[in-house]
Amino acid sequence: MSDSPNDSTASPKPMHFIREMISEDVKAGKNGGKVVTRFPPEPNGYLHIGHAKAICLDFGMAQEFGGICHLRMDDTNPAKESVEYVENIKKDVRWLGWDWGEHFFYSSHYFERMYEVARDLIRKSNAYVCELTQEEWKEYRGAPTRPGKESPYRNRSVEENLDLFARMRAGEFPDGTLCLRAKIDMASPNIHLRDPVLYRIMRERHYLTGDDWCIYPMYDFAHPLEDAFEGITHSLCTLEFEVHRPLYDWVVDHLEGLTTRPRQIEFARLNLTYTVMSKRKLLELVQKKLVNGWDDPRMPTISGLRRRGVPPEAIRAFCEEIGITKYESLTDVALLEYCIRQALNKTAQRRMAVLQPLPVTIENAGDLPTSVEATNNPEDPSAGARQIPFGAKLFIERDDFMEVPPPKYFRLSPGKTVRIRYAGFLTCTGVEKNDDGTVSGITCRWDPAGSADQGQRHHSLGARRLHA
RNA sequence: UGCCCGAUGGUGUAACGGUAGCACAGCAGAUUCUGGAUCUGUUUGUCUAGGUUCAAAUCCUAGUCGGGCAACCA
Repeated sequence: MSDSPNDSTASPKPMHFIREMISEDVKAGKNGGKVVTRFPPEPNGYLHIGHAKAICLDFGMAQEFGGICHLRMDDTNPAKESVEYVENIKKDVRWLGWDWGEHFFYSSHYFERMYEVARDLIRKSNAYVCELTQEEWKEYRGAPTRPGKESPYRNRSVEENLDLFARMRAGEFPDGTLCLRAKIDMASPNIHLRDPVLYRIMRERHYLTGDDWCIYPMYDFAHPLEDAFEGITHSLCTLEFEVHRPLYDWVVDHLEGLTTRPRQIEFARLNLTYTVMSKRKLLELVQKKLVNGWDDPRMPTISGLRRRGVPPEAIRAFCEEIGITKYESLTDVALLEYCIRQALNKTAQRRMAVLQPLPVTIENAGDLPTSVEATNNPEDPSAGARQIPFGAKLFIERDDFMEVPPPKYFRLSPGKTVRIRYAGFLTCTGVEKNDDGTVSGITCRWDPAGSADQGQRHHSLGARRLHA
């Protein structure tokens, strides 16, 4: 991270509930006063503006409280993941201005350790191998309004469970047959506590572990373990995981020898008007070639925004501006655009272009300079200046001339004088027309120092046509 | 129908029992050199009903509305 942690003299940031919770934990000396967060994307797509909110929160909180933030690839489902995604996620996080230092991890690197934790759960009769088919399970699971019933395989002996689990790993059973379940409470009003699946059989080549495994841990089992293994103190995630928290805590509670106690805190994800934010739909746009890849400038991805010319500080400012709450909201894209303009105004070099050219012929061409000096950025003197060509044949925007001007029209019309940027004044002296009566060009007299009529002035010029 | 979460102007948020503030958007002006910029001004709000209190956006109760949860996805 580029800056030292904020102290109390730094610009005060609004006190959202997460900042408050962490602050209290630190004050109370929880986890030795340390703050360790993590950003844990699944490498199954590119990061988008919604992820930026999470990234800025995860890394931002760590920075503010003098802690660290891990970057972790949550790659427990090999069916959808790839190195391409891993590399681009790293690139995007770095581009946004965050630094994970040495703390880059893969969930898949913990597979062996997770397997041992699972065996431990079995030994303590907290997990069992279940042979119910997925169809049968639907029946056993019950419904939100109706309790479930216990699996007939729920009370096998520890030995039998250990043996079956080992054979699952060894590849003795077909995909989707047996699974390992936590033994919790089939009558719980929270469905996630009704003996959730911990491991499933899936023969799928993992982009890192290859064919080493044919069983993979489920998110609800893997995530708390990853957090615990890495010493995460504050595990920030989005609202839809709120009902998973009791299960997260259950897993953490069944771990031994923990020095830090990870805590899951949920916040509302970002929704933007007129913006598709679901990874699934973005993937579809890419696969159906409706866009030119993940970094198409029309995409709301970080890489798309980057290609569009959006500076990272604009995205960070935006994430700071939207705040953190616990209720779903729909943010107006206008706020993003405002943040982008704000950032660009300070850094972007200015150029002029004429979109709908109207030829201008200058009568007193003998006095003309061949070029004029233009400021590169009025808000940043260090950006310097540039010479732009000038001459007797110019173009102005068609909209900037009207033969018969309406009231309060402050641009060019016959007899009026207007300032042209960086290059003196033009007074319209004549109009040239096509056979059909449309204006084909105008003639003007040029004056380097005159004054414009009323407050009027205008506009850009192009001594030659440029094709952008 | 069960459980969990939430509700402040058009939008995003602040106010932590004591004057409802800020930003975006909108509107109206200003501006002889960014007219999609800048500056000034301005409209609009505590979901409802009870209760506690000298005092409620804030605490309590009920209701209403919205979101989430029944993947061997994350």
